[in-house]
Amino acid sequence: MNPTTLSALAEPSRLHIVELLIRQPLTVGEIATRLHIRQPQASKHLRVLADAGIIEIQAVANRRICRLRPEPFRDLDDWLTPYRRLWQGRLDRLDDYLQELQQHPHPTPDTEGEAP
Amino acid sequence: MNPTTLSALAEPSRLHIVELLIRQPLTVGEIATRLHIRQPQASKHLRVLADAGIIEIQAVANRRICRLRPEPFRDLDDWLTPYRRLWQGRLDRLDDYLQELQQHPHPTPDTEGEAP
DNA sequence: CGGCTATATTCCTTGACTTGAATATTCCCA
DNA sequence: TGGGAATATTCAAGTCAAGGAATATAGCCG
Repeated sequence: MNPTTLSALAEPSRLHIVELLIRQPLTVGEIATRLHIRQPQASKHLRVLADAGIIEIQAVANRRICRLRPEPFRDLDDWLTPYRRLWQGRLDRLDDYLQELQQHPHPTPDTEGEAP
Repeated sequence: MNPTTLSALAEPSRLHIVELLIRQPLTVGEIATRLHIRQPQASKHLRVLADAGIIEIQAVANRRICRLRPEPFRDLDDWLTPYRRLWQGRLDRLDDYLQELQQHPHPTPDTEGEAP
């Protein structure tokens, strides 16, 4: 999973923009109006979203029409796959792990004896 | 969708931690070792993850065992629902929108005449 | 109790991000 | 070509998160 995607979505205004764009593509000005932010801010947020590959901006005459790109959302969906077992089926392997921990005081460290 | 969840996951070390915890719960020390970071950093990142509800920390003797909580992942999965149409089925309503735009110069603004 | 292990917390510094205001750029149209 | 609308960019300032180092806390064991 790409941290850039997540950090782009982590900003409230940008998350709001993305949710607005579900219904339909919008121009920069429309987005600024609906979010009650000023146009330069909207442009900046849209640039971050575009750089992250979350939206694409199509120039049409004077305006720029912004719409969602599928890839990052599909990536997110794929990334979620191994986590779905958390709520579908068994809980977690915590119990197994606790037993393992009691038997072996060193529970399979990755890099031992690093720097004392 | 909660921006806190996203911003917690947006940090590379924390994303790494979460991916480590898919397989099994781990202690703070194990996480620090595997990520090649120092223990205080690990503790701080884990605190952020715990505050965001992404992990839970169970005290067992001297150690703290960290494991994933299902809720934020399920929330993410639910949040993704309306975006799945982006790659499943029709592209986007861009064409419709463009026609609409040509017919009406004011494309349904939200709050008009705000500040002079 | 004394010491050791595991973890948490604090303080500080640095760098990134967000915003506002002002300005530059681009493009259509009369 | 000139004006105006839509959008982008720059600059300065304030805020916040991340890392490092040192230290504090907590629990186990001999």
